[in-house]
Amino acid sequence: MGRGKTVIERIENTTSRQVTFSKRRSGLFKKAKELAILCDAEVGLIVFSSTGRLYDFTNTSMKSVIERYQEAKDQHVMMSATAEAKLWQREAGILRQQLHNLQEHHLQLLGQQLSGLDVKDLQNLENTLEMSLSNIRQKKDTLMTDQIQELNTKGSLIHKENIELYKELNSVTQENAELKKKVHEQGVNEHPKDTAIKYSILNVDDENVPVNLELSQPQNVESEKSGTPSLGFQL
Amino acid sequence: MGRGKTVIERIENTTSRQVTFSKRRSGLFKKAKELAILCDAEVGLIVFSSTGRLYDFTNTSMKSVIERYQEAKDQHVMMSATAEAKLWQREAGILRQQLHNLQEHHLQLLGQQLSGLDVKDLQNLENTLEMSLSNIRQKKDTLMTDQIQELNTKGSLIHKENIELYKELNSVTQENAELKKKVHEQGVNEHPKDTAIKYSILNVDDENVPVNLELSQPQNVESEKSGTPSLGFQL
DNA sequence: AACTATTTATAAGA
DNA sequence: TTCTTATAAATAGTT
Repeated sequence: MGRGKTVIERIENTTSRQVTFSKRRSGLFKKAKELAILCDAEVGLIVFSSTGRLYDFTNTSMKSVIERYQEAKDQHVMMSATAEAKLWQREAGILRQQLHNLQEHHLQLLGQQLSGLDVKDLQNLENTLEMSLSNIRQKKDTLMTDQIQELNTKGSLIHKENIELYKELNSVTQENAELKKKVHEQGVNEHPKDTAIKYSILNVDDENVPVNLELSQPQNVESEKSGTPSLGFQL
Repeated sequence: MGRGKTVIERIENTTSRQVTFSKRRSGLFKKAKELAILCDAEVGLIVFSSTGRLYDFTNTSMKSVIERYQEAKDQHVMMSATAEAKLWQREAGILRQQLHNLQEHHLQLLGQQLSGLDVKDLQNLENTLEMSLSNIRQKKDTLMTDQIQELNTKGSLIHKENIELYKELNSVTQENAELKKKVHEQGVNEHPKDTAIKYSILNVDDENVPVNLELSQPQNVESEKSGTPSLGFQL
């Protein structure tokens, strides 16, 4: 119906497609309304345009239409979905129970909610905690010992470096003095002295870790040939 | 369109209504299909005839259309079983996560799976456990003190009872002796002596509880007038 | 279910 | 977008 016969296939021209959509959509919705009224039918119509816009019509309510549809058509699907829901519900119940039990035990382990326990239970708890404490302290000791070892190694390295720097400083200072002397002898004094040499001392500021910088012989130290070994290290 | 103009109102004649329904329904569905194809739209059409029969069309899937519709309307009109299943599934997921987290912490509290913790973490754990241990020991002490108190009270009661029994025993034995003497004097000796009197000492057999049965003065003891006070008690 | 007179929808153009 | 209009399509009433 129109100036020419139309073949039913996707309209490629976007503008044309949108115009046609608008026209035909209103026609479709009009027809749907008419059917519902004329024939006393329950009608639900949902349309999404290619741009994603929603258009819908129903002479009753979409909820009613959808529920009636599912009841009439998807009974088996719905059943399986219900079964699935029940399954997940049970899963959630089991998990909730497990969580509850664990929480109770956990609180007891934290020394709370101890009512209901007898001396034997408490003794068991105590033993468990003592073993746990022992484990944790052992682990902590290991960690701290390792850190101390590391600090010692690094401290030793830095100490060595320090010595080298002192030597260098000495030789440069001496050279400087000799140069100054020479310059003075020649009577040419254009630049005042600015030979104050600053260097920063390594600053370890973690108050929690007992730092032991005793000069033990470094272990696992490869001889570094690079001119400037890195000074920075973090704990 | 037809031999005469039709007003849009419910067709009262049943046959006529059903015929019109059939014709217009096919027209409506044809238009819906054409719209979907021509304009690249997502279309869902549900019709229930006045006799309750279901007719439906969608160029994609009704599930998709309905879900998209609900999302667009942002209303969960129908709590479908699928939606419910999803809800429970999410609930289970959350619970599972909580359980996992608690388990991890729990194991750490038990001194296991400590890798990944630094010295500070371990120190915190240690402090927590020490506080916990302190709580538990306090609770245990209270319990045991109470038990000791109870045992003392009962022991004292029994001791008193014992003294009474000794007295009674003495008097009865004495009476017995006198009676025997009398009988002997009368020269009638038909029954040999069987006056050995046995009584059992209270037996406390819980090896874990330090039982203190020192004879403190009993507290809260009502004077018992009944002939035989009960001896048994359990911990 | 088929026919067809007539109404209605709409494609193309303005 | 809306209006116009020629024409295709739908369908009411009939057979």
